[in-house]
Amino acid sequence: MSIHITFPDGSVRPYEAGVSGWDIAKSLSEGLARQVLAAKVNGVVQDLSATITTDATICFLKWEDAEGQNTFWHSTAHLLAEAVEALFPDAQFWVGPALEKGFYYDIDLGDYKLTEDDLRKLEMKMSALAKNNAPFIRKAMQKEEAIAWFTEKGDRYKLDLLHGLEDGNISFYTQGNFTDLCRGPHIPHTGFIKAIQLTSIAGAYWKGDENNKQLTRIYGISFPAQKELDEYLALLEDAKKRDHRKLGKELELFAFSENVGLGLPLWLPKGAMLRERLQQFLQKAQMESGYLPVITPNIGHKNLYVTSGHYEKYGKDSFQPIKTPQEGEEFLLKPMNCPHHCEIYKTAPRSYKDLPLRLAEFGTVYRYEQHGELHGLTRVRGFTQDDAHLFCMPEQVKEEFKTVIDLVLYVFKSLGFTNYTAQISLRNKEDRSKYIGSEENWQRAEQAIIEAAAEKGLTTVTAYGEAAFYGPKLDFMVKDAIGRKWQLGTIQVDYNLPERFDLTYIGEDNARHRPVMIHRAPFGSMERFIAVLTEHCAGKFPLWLAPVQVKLLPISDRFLPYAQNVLLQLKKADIRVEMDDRNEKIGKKIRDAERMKIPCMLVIGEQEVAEGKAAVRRHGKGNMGARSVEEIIAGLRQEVEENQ
RNA sequence: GCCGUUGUGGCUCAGUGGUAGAGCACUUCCUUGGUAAGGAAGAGGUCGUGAGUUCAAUUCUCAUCAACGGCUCCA
Repeated sequence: MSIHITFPDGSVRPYEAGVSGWDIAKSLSEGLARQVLAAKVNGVVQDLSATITTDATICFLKWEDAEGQNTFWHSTAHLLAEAVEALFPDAQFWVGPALEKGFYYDIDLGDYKLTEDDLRKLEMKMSALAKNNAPFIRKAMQKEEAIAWFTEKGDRYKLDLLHGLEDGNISFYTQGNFTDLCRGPHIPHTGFIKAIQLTSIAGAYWKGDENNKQLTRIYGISFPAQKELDEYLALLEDAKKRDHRKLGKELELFAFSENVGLGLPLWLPKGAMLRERLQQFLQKAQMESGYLPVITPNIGHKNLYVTSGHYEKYGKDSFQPIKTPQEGEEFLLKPMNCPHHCEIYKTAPRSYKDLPLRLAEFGTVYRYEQHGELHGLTRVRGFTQDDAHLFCMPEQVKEEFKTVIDLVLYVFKSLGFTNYTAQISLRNKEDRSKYIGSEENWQRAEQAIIEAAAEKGLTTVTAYGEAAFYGPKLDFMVKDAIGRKWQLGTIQVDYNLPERFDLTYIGEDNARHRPVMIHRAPFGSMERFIAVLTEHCAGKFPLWLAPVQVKLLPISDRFLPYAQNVLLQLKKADIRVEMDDRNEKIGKKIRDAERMKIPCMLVIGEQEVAEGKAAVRRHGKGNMGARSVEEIIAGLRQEVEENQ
């Protein structure tokens, strides 16, 4: 019997039923057959050796395809397991999936502690095994048979895995001496794997539960050619240079001190300047959108958080209350601004005419983060939220929510973030024990978010289990230099706190009604935002944000008096300017200013003094020629206004 | 909190069972130099902290603290 295979370009060719993907690839070209890793048949990725019995569309996956890489790395994980089993016969295996970049395998090595040396040995073993060109052979198995196989092997992890699988849907893969329970698919044989690097060892709780045993996780990456591994390593090097922790030190933005405490950043003058520019930028936008600034204290009575529900939820695992010496009254370091803002709402009777009431505060909060979680400025124990709470009538929620989306997108656009993900964070589907509030309110809130996002045309992903304990969120996620994802902006609908604080407003009908609260923070936290922004622009902040916008570079101290004069003029024009009056050559001064990524340098020498000018040099661009000081000021001002 | 790695002057890093070195930065002097490092001299560290082994520890062992890579967590 003959079947019709449709190719991506739309062409159709006849084949015998039962033909394999590989046969088809070979029929097209030998070159293709040498490169192809897997086949996507009717949209499903499968082994090349799998046969095709009916009409189908086919697409060959090569290294260049994301799904091809995925398969490649998954197969490498099996190769790793084979090497581990060869070197550590008692090892028991859990799972070994592919990642966005690379793969890992979780392994129980008993009490053995894996070392870096072991990784090198494993790499060598893997390379040796790969050279055997061992095919990945699939074998379907009955559940009973599979259980018997692993029981005999004494493999409790795989048995656990098996129990969750449906009979009739179980397959094994064997390459060389290693057989693993696996859904597949895999690349044709190990010979494709030419370059391997095992990158790190880590502990990982079995099934991600910290009550379970910790397995040894081996991370690695592999490529079809050494050249590509080298390129990848070079890319990693480059990413390291953008790391905000490194740049923060180099550009003197922030620092940490053990004497101050873990996760408590110290903002240095340059970092503080940057942060203030950002705050002013947002404050301006918020004033235009009808926000009202408020200020609340850094501590609050424990009862405030008992009322809000935060105490019950986080009290034990957070900084413990501080007490007044006489009365023994308990106060908490402010972990959230919302309860304070609720109290501000309650200071006066509110009419529907007052709503929406938008209270904004750059509020500094303190949260006890686990030691191992602290990370530069992205995860700290004291940070400042660009927080605001919008109190509105239920019928205003969606409109208000949409306005906030606009604000967040405006912020992102102004700062050059184009590569973000909008994530609708909803409750965990199975486990609802950690959430508070009525089912009805949750559904209304979820509905409001989903609709608002859709009406704004946002492309969103939905993440279950990522909601806050009191309500669903719309989170804006951005990746850092090393590819880690961070939540920046967030918008949350909250029906819960207004109830807990018994917030009301008088409606048109002269009756009391319950307002709805929207929490929102476009930056999220100033700390995290600046971290991600720093990595995003590799420390080259735009002129309007740069802590030092202009550096004056007099060629010799003969020109200092003139340069002093220029310095004064620029300062009077509100330009953030410094002068390098060191006894150094101009080349050295330029080098240092360039390394500090200062956007604009003004070189002043004999020529400039004579003409009443300064020679403009822009960061990374070189000499732009001499201009009068007035002209320079006007140009800088214009650039600041245009880009802000 | 858990697993693993690391911890040497302000920064980046070398090094040794017999109480330490380089480059940059810093200070002083010389130099007054035109678009990414001018020269010389000098100062600066009880080698994260505590205990143990040893005649002797920065070097070995243990503990502890912190940073880093993960896991778990994240109002």
